[in-house]
Amino acid sequence: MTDLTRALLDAAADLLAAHGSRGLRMVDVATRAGVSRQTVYNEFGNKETLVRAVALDKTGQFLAGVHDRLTAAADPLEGLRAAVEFVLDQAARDPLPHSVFSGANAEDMLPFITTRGHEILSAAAEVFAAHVAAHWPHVPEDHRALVAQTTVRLVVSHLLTPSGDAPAMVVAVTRALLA
Amino acid sequence: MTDLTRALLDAAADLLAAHGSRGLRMVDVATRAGVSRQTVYNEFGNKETLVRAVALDKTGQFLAGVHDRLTAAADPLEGLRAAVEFVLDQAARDPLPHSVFSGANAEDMLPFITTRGHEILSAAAEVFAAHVAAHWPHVPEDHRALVAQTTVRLVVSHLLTPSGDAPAMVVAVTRALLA
DNA sequence: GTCTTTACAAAATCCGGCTTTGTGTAAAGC
DNA sequence: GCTTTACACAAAGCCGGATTTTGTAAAGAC
Repeated sequence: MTDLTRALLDAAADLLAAHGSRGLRMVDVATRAGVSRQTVYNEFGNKETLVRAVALDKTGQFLAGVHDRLTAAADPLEGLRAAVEFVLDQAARDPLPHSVFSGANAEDMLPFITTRGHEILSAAAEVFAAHVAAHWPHVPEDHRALVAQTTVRLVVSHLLTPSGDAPAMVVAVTRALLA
Repeated sequence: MTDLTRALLDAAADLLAAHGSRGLRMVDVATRAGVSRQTVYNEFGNKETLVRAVALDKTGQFLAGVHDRLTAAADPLEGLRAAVEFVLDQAARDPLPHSVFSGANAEDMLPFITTRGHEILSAAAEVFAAHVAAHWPHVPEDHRALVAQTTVRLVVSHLLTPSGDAPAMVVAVTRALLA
């Protein structure tokens, strides 16, 4: 990824968080990134593609962070706990996800993780499935898929409607599934 | 509940499914229920209250159906499977939930089970927690709450983003948690 | 007593037409 | 590879007035 692409994605993400996808203007993205409007069109053909690219990029950032936490910890379940905590924490801190989950920009961005959420869901499940495969090699492949998908679904559920100590709950469920 | 209230809730539910909460007109609710507009105002003070009453009523119908399936089956896990199947099935059949989950009317109704979904979530969890308490008396209270909430969250997750055999997956997870 | 009819003020929505803004494409230049 | 300039077209905003809808109230009917 070029520096330009990076700058455009970041600019678009900020503006998206502030004004929603409806109020996003290409010229503002260009100005904020310090380039001309046409450069934005050279990079992403149109607005819809740009918005989708931002969503994909943000997802990638989350999954990278998750992967880091999963592999950094000595105990694999502690790694999961740290990863879940990271996701919840980041979703509250990062302006774009926060604007979505707080309901401010929910109307046009929620579908990305609910209705049209299959891509994100399966991408996240794949990351965690690899972690399971690495540390619980005795778990058969189909059960591994069930565990991974369940864990991801629970995390997303806690993003949408938080309650109590989410990391602890998710870890408790995942541990039980792996026992 | 009086027959009138019932008729008004049904009429409003139909119109809500067809036109969304934005396009719902009180006079149409009245006409469809065969009463005057003022009767609607006598029953529910305003539109917002009416819409919320419909959501609450629909939730009640779901929970009643769930309760029936849970208690009807001989095997408690089979009861759960039937209940989950009922929820998924009904959500696809009943016009109002279907219009929400299919994305047609998602924008203004989705928050009822995502952002502002705590009431529905905890009500559903309570129903299932009672089932757990009845059939797995050895499970301690705090773990019972975890199992119930997890099961409900998974079902809601499958409502929003379906994948594979949801009832089987939910039952597999719940069984593992109760083992 | 419950529902209907009628009436009414205030707010929201709709409209037609006009203006402004924003999108998307293209070509020439540095 | 990015910028500047230019342009056609679509979308969105504005506006003043008509219309609809909401919410409240009182009087009447079954």
